[in-house]
Formats: sequence, structure tokens, C-alpha cells
Amino acid sequence: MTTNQARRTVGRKTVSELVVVRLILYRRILRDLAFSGTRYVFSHQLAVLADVTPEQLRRDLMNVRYEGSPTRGYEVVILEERIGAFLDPATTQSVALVGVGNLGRALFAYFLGRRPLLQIVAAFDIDPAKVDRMINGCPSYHISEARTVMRDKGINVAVIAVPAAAAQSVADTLVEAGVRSLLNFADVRLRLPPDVYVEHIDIGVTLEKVAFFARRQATAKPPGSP
Amino acid sequence: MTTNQARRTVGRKTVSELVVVRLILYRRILRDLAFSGTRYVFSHQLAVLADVTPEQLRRDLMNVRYEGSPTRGYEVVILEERIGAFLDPATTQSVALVGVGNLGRALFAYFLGRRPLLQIVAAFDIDPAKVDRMINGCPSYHISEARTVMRDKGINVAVIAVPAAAAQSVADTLVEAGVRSLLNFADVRLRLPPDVYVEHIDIGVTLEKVAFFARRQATAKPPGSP
DNA sequence: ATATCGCTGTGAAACGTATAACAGCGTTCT
DNA sequence: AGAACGCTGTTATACGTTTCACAGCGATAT
Repeated sequence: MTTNQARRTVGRKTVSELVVVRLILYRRILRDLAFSGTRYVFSHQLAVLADVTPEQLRRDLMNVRYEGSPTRGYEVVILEERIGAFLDPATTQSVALVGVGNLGRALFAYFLGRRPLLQIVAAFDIDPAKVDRMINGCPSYHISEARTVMRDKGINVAVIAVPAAAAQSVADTLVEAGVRSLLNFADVRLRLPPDVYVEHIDIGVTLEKVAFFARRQATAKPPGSP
Repeated sequence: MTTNQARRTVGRKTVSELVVVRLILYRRILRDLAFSGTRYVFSHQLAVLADVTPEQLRRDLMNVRYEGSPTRGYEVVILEERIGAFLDPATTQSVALVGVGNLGRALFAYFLGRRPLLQIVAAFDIDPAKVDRMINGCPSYHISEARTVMRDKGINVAVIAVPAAAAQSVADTLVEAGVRSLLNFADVRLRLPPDVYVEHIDIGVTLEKVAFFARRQATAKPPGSP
């Protein structure tokens, strides 16, 4: 969970999964800052917005080829652009969404004009009532058509939002259809070939965790935080 | 993200957040196993289902007061019960859900008879059309009534499923109304007093991460995995 | 009855990550 | 002009987590 993580090789160095996640987060914050007209930002300001320490932020930025000024800090739009150069694919990536329930529909919200390089281009389900229609401007198909559609549209990323009982079988189908990377919301740990990247968002477990920590002593924090 | 984590003191020892999460996961798997009639399970079997190494599983179980048999392994129902004794609160915990959009409605699905000790007892929104109704057997209120309802129902855990722009203000309101622990789905890092526990599920970032790792070399795995 | 087997529990080592500490350097102030 | 300041990039240290390795042991087989 902490070790055995996927890594990306850039130059000679390898970058941990946690760094990638934080870079994505920084980039989004920078985008918001740019939108609100901010020109420059210091590491400690950005760190507050991202809820990390300034040292960690600076360390993360070492992976991006851009140096800030000691007096002005980082130039917002340039840093954003630099992180993008590190993170973004050469071309737009197409995503498939499997399972058009409440959760599935909620996920469309995360794509409305947000990430132009990431597009949901196909939805799948088994319910005849939800198949062969348009959902948020995206065509829906029966899961049996997965293989054909994936190939035609060059999809290599998929999101699974189906009941737990169906998730493994759906995942197998997707991988067989050429998907290289999965985001799974079903509360089952998927068993897949090691060259397929899988990320689990286990809402049930997370909620139990939050409930568990509702009764606890204060988080150990460095001295000086009021 | 890895350090500065909340911990629980049991006896004299302190247990990390990651261990808690895995224990929750093990418990759910054990429940499924018990349901399917399995009596005994070995660490390596459970480890496969939870996608961890057997060593880590055994180490995690050291926190629970139960020892397995070298020949039979762990007795499923007893281990489940033992983990429950470690994790579960003395009394049922009440949860509030703020934001009754698609995501909010999807979250109700995670509570249907699943976790009897965790109940959504109130929903909140600002949309007049969604307020003062019953949603999945749960009453909905306007957010302005938060304080009163929280007190009356003894709620100390809340889930935030509102747009990013509203999240911080909603969180402040909730904390002021007595919430000790939050699960936040809005893609903003919340800034709250240190004694409030906050867990972020940032779907946008996670999806970008998955897309990022769609194009990468195989995960570094120990030798011998085919 | 004894030896063998395979699993558990756990101390010790390895690994990865975050924190602390500091050198370097524009800029500003005196 | 010179000194002082505050921020950055980076090296070194501390910390936490996972993996390795093995002693102990009940059950089974010989």
C-alpha cells in the first residue's frame, strides 16, 4: 500500500505514486489561483492550500524543471504549465465508465470542462433501460460490446462503478478488451495481471475509518499549532 | 499523508491509520467468508483476498487479541468478532450526509443493512426541492438547521458531498455544530481545527492518477511473479 | 514414539518517506 | 555600498512501515 507502488521514470530518476498525487493536486490549485488572478505564490502559501509542509512541496517540485525566485516565489501560470508538462500525456486520453447508477452519473460531473485531456467517451451497463442512449452527451452500450467499443475508440482507462458482485467479472472483461488502468469503486479487491494498474476507492471502508477516528485523541501535530 | 496520521491508543501501544484501514478491510472479507460458510482461513488466503502480503496480515492481527492455530489457521467468525471488538464503538454512531446530489444518493447504498453500527440519520441540502422530505427513509433538512439537528440526534460524523465552492463553509458549519470527524468528497482541501479528523476522497485527483499510470512500465514486483 | 511438515507470531533488517537543517542568493533597508 | 532578510533548492537525518528470517508448535505421518 505504501511500498510496491507504481513509479514513473523521468530521466534517470523514479517518482513515487505519492509525489504524483501531490503534483496533480498542486496543479489544480495553481489553476484555481491563476483563474483568480494570482501571479506569484510562495511555497508556504501553496503548502497551506494543499495541506502539506512547505519542505515537502519544494521537494516535490524538484521533479519538475522549474525554479522559483527567492523573492517572488513561483510564477503561477509557469509552474502550472511545468507540472502539466510532467504529468500530461501527449494526446487526449479516453475513459470508459462502467455502471450507470447514481455513482456513475455523479462521476460525469467531474469531467464537465475540467480536464480537457481526459474524456469519458463511452458508458456501459447491463440494464437494457440504460443502454443505447446518450448520458451527459456520452453514448452508452451494453457491456457485451466492450471489446469492440474499446478498440474503436482507443480506450485504455476505465472506471468501475458496479455492484461488488459484478466487479471482478467486469474488470476481467475490460482488461481483456485492452484496458491498462482501472479505478474501482466496488468494495472488492480486484485480482488482475500485474501490468494492469488498479486504484481502489473503497467508500465503505473509508467511512468506517472516519467513524472510527471520530472518537480519538487529537492528531499529533508539531508544536506551535494553536 | 503517511506521517502525521491519526492513531488509536490501545493498551500502551499506538496503531497507525493504515493498520486500521486494513483491519476494516479484513473484517469485511471475513464477514463475506462467514456468510459463504467458510470456517477456517489461513493468513495467505486472507492475504490474497485483501491484496496484502501474509506477513503484513499477521502483523496487523497482532493488534487484535486472538491467535490462530498453526494447523487450522484462523477461525473465521471468531477473528471477525475479535476485530470488531477492536474497531467497533460501544454504541451505534449517527452520521449526517450533506449534499443530496447524485453522489449523495449513491452513498445511501453503502448503508443498506451493511453496517448496523453506522447509520445515516439526517441529510442536508440548500435546494428547497430536496429539503423537508424523506430520502431512503432518512429525513432531509435545510443546512441552516444543522446545529439543532446535530445536537438532537447526537451526530458527530458527517459526509460532505457538495460542490467545491461550498465545501469549506459547510465544513465550518458542521464543526461548529459539534462534528468531530468528516469525510469530504469535494475537491478542496479543508482547513479545520487540528482536533477534527478529516478524510478526503478526491475523485478528480484519483482519476488523473489512474490515467497517468495507464502509460507506465509494469509495477516493480518481487522476482518470481509470472 | 518420534520425525516431519507447514503455519503462526515476532524480533531484526531494509526500505521509503517526511522532517530538519543549511548554503546560496536576489532584494530591500540602512 | 554593505548588511540583513526571507525564500528557494538540496543534503542529511529521523521516522514509520514493510519485508525478511526464524523460533515455536500442534497435527499428522512414519
